[in-house]
Amino acid sequence: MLEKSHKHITCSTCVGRKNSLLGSLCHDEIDHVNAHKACNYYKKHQSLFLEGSFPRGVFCINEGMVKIFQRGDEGKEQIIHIAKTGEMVGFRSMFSETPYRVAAETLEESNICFIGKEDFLNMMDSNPVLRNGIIKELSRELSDRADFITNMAQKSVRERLAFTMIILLDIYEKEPINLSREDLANFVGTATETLIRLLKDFKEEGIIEVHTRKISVLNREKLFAIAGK
Amino acid sequence: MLEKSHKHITCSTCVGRKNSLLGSLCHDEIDHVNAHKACNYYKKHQSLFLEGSFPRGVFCINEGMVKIFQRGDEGKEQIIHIAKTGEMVGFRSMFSETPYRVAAETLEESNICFIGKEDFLNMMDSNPVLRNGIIKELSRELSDRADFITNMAQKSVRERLAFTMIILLDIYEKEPINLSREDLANFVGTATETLIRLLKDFKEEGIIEVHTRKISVLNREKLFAIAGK
DNA sequence: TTGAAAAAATGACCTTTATCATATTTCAAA
DNA sequence: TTTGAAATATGATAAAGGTCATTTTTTCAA
Repeated sequence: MLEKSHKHITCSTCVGRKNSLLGSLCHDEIDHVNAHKACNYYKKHQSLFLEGSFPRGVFCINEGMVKIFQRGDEGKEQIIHIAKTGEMVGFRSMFSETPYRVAAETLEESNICFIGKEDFLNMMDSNPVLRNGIIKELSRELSDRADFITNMAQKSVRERLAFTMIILLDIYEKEPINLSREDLANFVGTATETLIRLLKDFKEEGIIEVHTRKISVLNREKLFAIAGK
Repeated sequence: MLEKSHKHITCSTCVGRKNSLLGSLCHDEIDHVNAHKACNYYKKHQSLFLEGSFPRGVFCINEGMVKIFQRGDEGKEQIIHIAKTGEMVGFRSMFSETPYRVAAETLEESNICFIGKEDFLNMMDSNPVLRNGIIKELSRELSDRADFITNMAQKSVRERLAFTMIILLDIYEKEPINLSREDLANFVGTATETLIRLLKDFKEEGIIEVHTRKISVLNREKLFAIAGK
């Protein structure tokens, strides 16, 4: 259980920050951010921002997990990305100065800080390491999304499920994957029923183990083989 | 017909540059680029770079059209983007300092200039307008790719074809769309045969007009309606 | 602890779209 | 102009996966 009170999270001791885009900040910069940011506790399924709204800053995940998704025509969600501890969320649309085209919502209870647009852009102007880190990150994500598109276009749902589970292994690390069947289907890009049937196949093939909603991967190699990597 | 000799294209008078990311360059910068870049004539179906190779700089399209694509497992291409006059190609992987994950190839004869990595990165360091333009561009493309993914996941091939033709309208402007059926299928993310059948439907519905390989859109509104925009 | 609602699971069915085979047209080189 | 190859087109068929209906399980609040 996370601390539910709105107590301040100190940037200088934030575990997530070390390996994040803000890892390059000097003492002064950290102190400045620390003084100007806002900290918030989010419960499960709480929204950070909605499609169509205007970015006012960036979110730093101190602890927790956030899904980034788009709602299609019939309201069906397509999950584009799952961000976790140490990641920053919401800066893409901020740069392009357009309304969000994706929405963000916690998948579990989370502590998330918020840095205002002005502060963040000023930091970027004065800190080349941060700046280059962001450009690198944006470029990396563009490549990932190209892969995502090609997968979506050319692979079967079974292959895509394997691919998605590999991504989720990276996100959940040692923990079992803990996503609703619907979210999982919306990440893979399929119907929930189809997803459930495929999970059953994977279970029968000894690739995964399921405890109610939690999924543990028993055989990574098979997963890679199916995903075609 | 384009000039086939390898004659130098002068940046200061380049029509494409005006509205491009390099539009912000001052005289000195333009002169520097102009002195250090290489100009090349590419014929149709010539490769700019391949997946797996390392970026050595960026390509500026002075005149022509380039497809950016990935090859899936069975060699089937997925077109991610089509770049035209004034656009820059190949800087994403350059920033992330990783091998290209996409390939680039001309769709028609083109004049394309090349700016070395060093030169380009130096310019970025000293020119905040260029830098911000690039960040903005990367962010904009990330949003576009999120849309692309959601479309791919949730829409029928017919809807996606309409969506793709809207994008192509923007690219070809007044000109009729001039892509092989295979490239078109690889952009929509479908089999060539399926694409051909759908084109026939569109033709019968009076949405498009076809002269051998050239496609003219007669009814934009219907296209938008089908794409669900 | 229980009851209602949400989530997960299963079955039947049907549509979409891929695949394979083959025919026809277009294009470019000889 | 001819001719062979590539591109386009069409038909038949099959498989993948979506949809809808229904059941079972899980969750959570009263």
